[in-house]
Formats: sequence, structure tokens, C-alpha cells
Amino acid sequence: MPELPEVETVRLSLEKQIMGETIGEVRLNRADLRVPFPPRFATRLKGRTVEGIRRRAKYLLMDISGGGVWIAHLGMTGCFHVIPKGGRRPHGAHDHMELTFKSGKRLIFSDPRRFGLMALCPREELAAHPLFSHLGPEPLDPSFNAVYLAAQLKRRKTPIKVALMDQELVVGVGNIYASEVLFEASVPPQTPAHQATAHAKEIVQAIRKVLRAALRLGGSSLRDFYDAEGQSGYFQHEFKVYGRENQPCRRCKGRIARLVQGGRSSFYCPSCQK
DNA sequence: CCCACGACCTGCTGGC
DNA sequence: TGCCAGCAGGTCGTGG
Repeated sequence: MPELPEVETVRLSLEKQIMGETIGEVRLNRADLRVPFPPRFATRLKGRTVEGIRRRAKYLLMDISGGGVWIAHLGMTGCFHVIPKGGRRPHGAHDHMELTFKSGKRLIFSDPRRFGLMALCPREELAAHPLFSHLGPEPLDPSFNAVYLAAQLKRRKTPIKVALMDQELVVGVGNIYASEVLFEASVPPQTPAHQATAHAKEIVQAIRKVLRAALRLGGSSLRDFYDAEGQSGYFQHEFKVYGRENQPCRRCKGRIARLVQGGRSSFYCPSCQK
């Protein structure tokens, strides 16, 4: 569910729903997700007001009163659900955190695979936090440009598809958008990164174009992505290659191919991408 | 340093 | 119908 467009979609819906809310009860239904919840997590959230909701890479950052940041990562299957005051929702087997605001609104975090993560950090220590200190630039930030990308690609032998998913090179691009971006840039996914330096400009433009288009459509909903208000995204209908193995290329009518790189499926059009 | 690979989890799908 | 292999949006640690 969660590459940059999906995380940003969740951020927007959380902003609409829980900005300014003050946290009452916090219930954890287990001790850990991918890593343990922070020590005294519930206590440290209780009584705090949500002052801001930001995103960095695929992390959601809730600024809470008192100077702290509540960090959340959705992993593969993590979901926030906001339930209006008095609203009902059957308890799910994977509801790991249930938070009630003083207004009566509730916020549920569910995550079947538990690849998600929660952390807490003082605001001024965020940049130095181990989760953040090694992250590359935001793809929609001016610092991510052809000169930067070419310099990064130059010293890597790994396939371009794998390089684009490396959060140290650029953040927010995951398995879906890496394939879509390379189709847009007409670059085959197997190309060694250092051989793609000449295409750095096209790749930067493709990343911007694809991510912006996905953002406009509320991200991509495969099986289970919804924003905090239960709204699905629509970009999955725009996929040119992702998940389309053996189907006709929308551009040339040739067959979309699949290969495995770094243990993940890559999709591409062998005749358009060369 | 770089890279490939497995591990972490659960659930769904498709083939036999 | 039932079972099992294979696959799924991400990251991290290990070992070569």
C-alpha cells in the first residue's frame, strides 16, 4: 500500500481528521509490530495534542504537544482508520493500536503483516534519528535533480530498478512506482545504474510525473489500501506495466514482461524500454 | 564498500 | 473441496 503517494494520501486524510485533537486513552493489543512499541508509548501519547502531521519518505510524522514527534511507518499492510464519535467498527484481528481522542473520535492502527513501526522522538533530534539520518532527498524536492541523480548512479553497478528503490538514493519510490517510472523514462529495469547516467534527466522527470499523477488520484489501491477515511485510491487503473505481465503494452501492443530483481517483481515492456 | 539474499509476518490466489 | 506453493505496496541484518 504505501509508497510516497499512498503515505501522502494518508497524511492528508489524517490532517483533515485529527489535527488539533487531544489524545485520551491509548490501548495497545500487543507489544510489538516490526519492532517493539516505544517504552511507555501509551503514557507518552496520553494528554498530547496533535499539532501537525508531516511526511518524510514513507514515514508519517505527527507533531504532538510537548515537543515530541510520533513516527509511524505503514510497512506493507499498515492502515489508519478514523472513526467518528459514536461510530462503530467491528474489532479486527489485526487492530494493534486503538486510540481514543478526548472528543470521542477514535484512531485505529491495523496491520496484518506487522511490518509497520511506531517510534517517538524529540522534534529537534528527528534528522539525526537512525531511521532518518541515511535517507536521500524527497523526489519532489528541487535537490533531487538530474545532476544529483547522475552522480549517484555513476558509482553503482546495481540494476537501475533496484537503485530507484534504495531510500538512500531517493525516498518514496517503491516497487510499483519504480516499474512505472522506468516505463515512462523508456529505460529497461536491468540496466546497470552507471549505464543509466545519460538518462538521469528523463528518470527525474518520470519520477516527478508518475508520483504527481498518483498523488492526484489518491495513490494506488491494490487489495487493501484505504486512507484514514476509508477512501480508496485510483491510480491502479493507470498502471502501464505494474502487475500486467503478459498483457498488451498500452503503447506498442507488445507483451509486458516480468523479471525478479532483488527478490521483487519488476514489470516492463521489452520493446518500449530500450 | 557493495551487493544478493533471507528474514520478518499474514492472507490471498491459482493450480493440481 | 482441500492443500500447498507462490506471491504481495518495505526494511533490515547477514554474509560473501
